[in-house]
Order: sequence, then C-alpha cells, then structure tokens
Amino acid sequence: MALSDAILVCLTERPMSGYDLAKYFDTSIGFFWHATHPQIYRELKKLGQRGYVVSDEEIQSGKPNRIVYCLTDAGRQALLEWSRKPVAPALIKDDLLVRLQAIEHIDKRALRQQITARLAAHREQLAQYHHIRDVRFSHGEPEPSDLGKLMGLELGMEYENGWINWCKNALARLEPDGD
Amino acid sequence: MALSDAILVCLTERPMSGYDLAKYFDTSIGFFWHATHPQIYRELKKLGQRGYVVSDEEIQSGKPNRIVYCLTDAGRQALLEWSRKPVAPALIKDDLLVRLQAIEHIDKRALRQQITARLAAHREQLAQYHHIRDVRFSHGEPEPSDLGKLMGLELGMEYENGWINWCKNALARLEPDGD
DNA sequence: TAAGTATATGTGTATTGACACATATAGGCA
DNA sequence: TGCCTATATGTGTCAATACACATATACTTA
Repeated sequence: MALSDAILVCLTERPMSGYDLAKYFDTSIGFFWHATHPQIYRELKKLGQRGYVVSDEEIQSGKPNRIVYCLTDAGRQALLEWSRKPVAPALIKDDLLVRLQAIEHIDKRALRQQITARLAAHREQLAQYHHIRDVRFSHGEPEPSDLGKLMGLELGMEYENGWINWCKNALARLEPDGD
Repeated sequence: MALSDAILVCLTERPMSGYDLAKYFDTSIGFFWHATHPQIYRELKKLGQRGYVVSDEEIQSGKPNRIVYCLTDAGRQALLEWSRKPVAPALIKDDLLVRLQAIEHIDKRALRQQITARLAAHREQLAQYHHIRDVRFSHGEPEPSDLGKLMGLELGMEYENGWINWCKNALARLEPDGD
C-alpha cells in the first residue's frame, strides 16, 4: 500500500488538484501520512491509468491550469476493498529511541537538549490538535462524516500525551548527572 | 539517516555478524527500527568501506563462516557525531488512521474488526514490554548502560497504553450503529 | 525595480526499503 | 529417505521515498 489509497481517501472529501493534495498532505491527513508533491503527481497519473480517478482541466488565465482529479465508481470500489484488508500496527521507528539504546556512547548533553526540544514539539502538536478539535468539533455530536476525523485527532492527542509524559520522566532521570 | 546508525548502535553492545544483527533487529532494537537481512549485509559492507567497522571471519566447520563486525574508533566517533544532530519527531503514519478519514466510504464492520484486532495486538505488545522489564530491570536501579534500554521500554509502554485507550473508546463509539 | 512568495505542474535521480531467489550444511522428525 | 528448521551469507530487482531542479505567472513588499 499506501500513498495511492491515501489519495483516494483525500478525494472522498472533494475533487482536488495535485497542488491541493500536496497542501492537504501538509495539514489534516498529513498527521498520519506524508507525501511530497512529485510523489503525488506521479501517483495521480497511475490512479488515472487504473481508472480510479478522472481528471478535468480547469482553464486559468495567467497561472498554470489546474488539473482537478475526481474519484470514479471504480475508485470508490477500490477504496472499499482496501478498507477490508487487515492492517498491521505501525512500528514506532524513532531516531531518538535508537540513540537511547547506546546511551553510554552518545553525547548526553545533546540528548537532554533533544528531549527538551521534543517535549516542546509534542506540547505544540498537542495544542494544535486541541485547537482543531475546539474549532471543528465543539458543537455537540459530530456529523457521521466527521467522526473518523475526530477519532484521528483523539489518537493524535493520546500519542502526544504519551510522549509528553515520557519526555518529562526522561528529563528527570537524566538531569541528576553532571554530564 | 539511519539504518547505518542503527547498526553502529547495535555494535556498541557487542561485535556481531549480519545474521546476529538481523536477529537483534527482530527483537530489542526492532521495536524502534526495522531492517531485513539483505539490507543489513549491504549496509555492513558500506560501513566497512567507510572504516566504521572491521570484519573478522570466524571459521566454522560445516556451517558457513561467520563474518563478525566490530566498531572501530572512527565508527564510535561517527556515532557520537550522529548523536549530536537534532532529531525530528517521527510521524504516526498508520493505515488505520488514514482509513478513518474516509469513514463513510469504508466497510465499517471490517473497521470494527480491525480495531478489535489492534486492541489485542497492542495489549500483547504491552505485556511483552512488561515481561522484558520484569526479567531485566526488576532488580533495583538499572546499570547506566541499561538505562537507555529501560527508557525505550517505558516509551513503548506509554505508546501501547495510548493505543489501548484509544481502541477502547473507538469501539465504544462505533458499536452502537447496527452497521 | 528587484526579490520573495504563492500558485501550479512537472522531470530526473539517488537512496531506501521490500521481497523473491540462490547457496551450503547440520540436525530433528515423520 | 524426504522435509522442515536453523545457521549463515549473499544477489537481483522492483517499488517507495526524498530531494534537487525546471518552468511559468501574479502579487506583494522592500
């Protein structure tokens, strides 16, 4: 899998151009999957060849024309079939944890600084999730189409909270030493 | 980065052959970084060319000879320099969360099954972390060289607990609907 | 006027990673 | 005897990913 599927998921929201998708990947879905624009443009072509999307060129004066992609019935079917396949849990795959395994062979001062920076980064990310939840989901029950997005946010919060707790404990453990 | 650095980290533990490393990547460090054996063998050659490891062939009768790799001073230096570079937080990158974004276009029954399976998988992983902690780190203060490994385990527990909480809430949210 | 930023689409290439295939031997089991 | 598993090292190849480069225009700011 998976970039192709992630794109199909995005296009259930609304028809989008490659540029739109690239921006979308930098925000909402980008919390759970990443892609650069060359990747997206190439993948869109493949999806078109498979008949999962159709493109429509929007003529624009001055700026380059937008090529807007739209899901086909075959694309929706592919998405449905993909959603039935089992998913393996993603592994953590984090540099910082790898470094920790060789704690006696690395620069401990740098390590403390990195954990401090991480703590700040995770707090900021958590604040961003809270902000999104407050502006989008604070008005009673979410609409059924938004439920998944809210659940995604909640996982993000769970994840960031876990890291924040860990960073605080880690710093407490590492502070005592002179270096 | 990073497979090369992960291998250097492993070799701080003890000299290892490619086969040893592949097994090591399936257990301890494998919680935070993954690698297949062809990848490891190729990377070891590159590390040798850079002078970060030296190899020593252990003659064995019958079985193929083991080529055991050992860190050099240059390798230790490279590890130290790597440990000073800032690390970006890893993103979550999880299929399940991507699917959730298109919740109205996927198979909801399959989704519930997948979350149920995930809950079980995360509980099992958590139990494994607890087991490792109990057998390796239950005897008072950990040795300095083991501190990082203990901290890694703790992050793993934080992570699995977050997922477990989320799965339980998610199932509660999804159950009510007939389908 | 020059520089930077946003819009919009691509190519070219290198690195990484996944996975099948290949080889060789010893030991256990049916 | 045949098959599977464990030990041990590789090659060959394709897909996925990252990143630099290329192009074209409009608008804003110094």
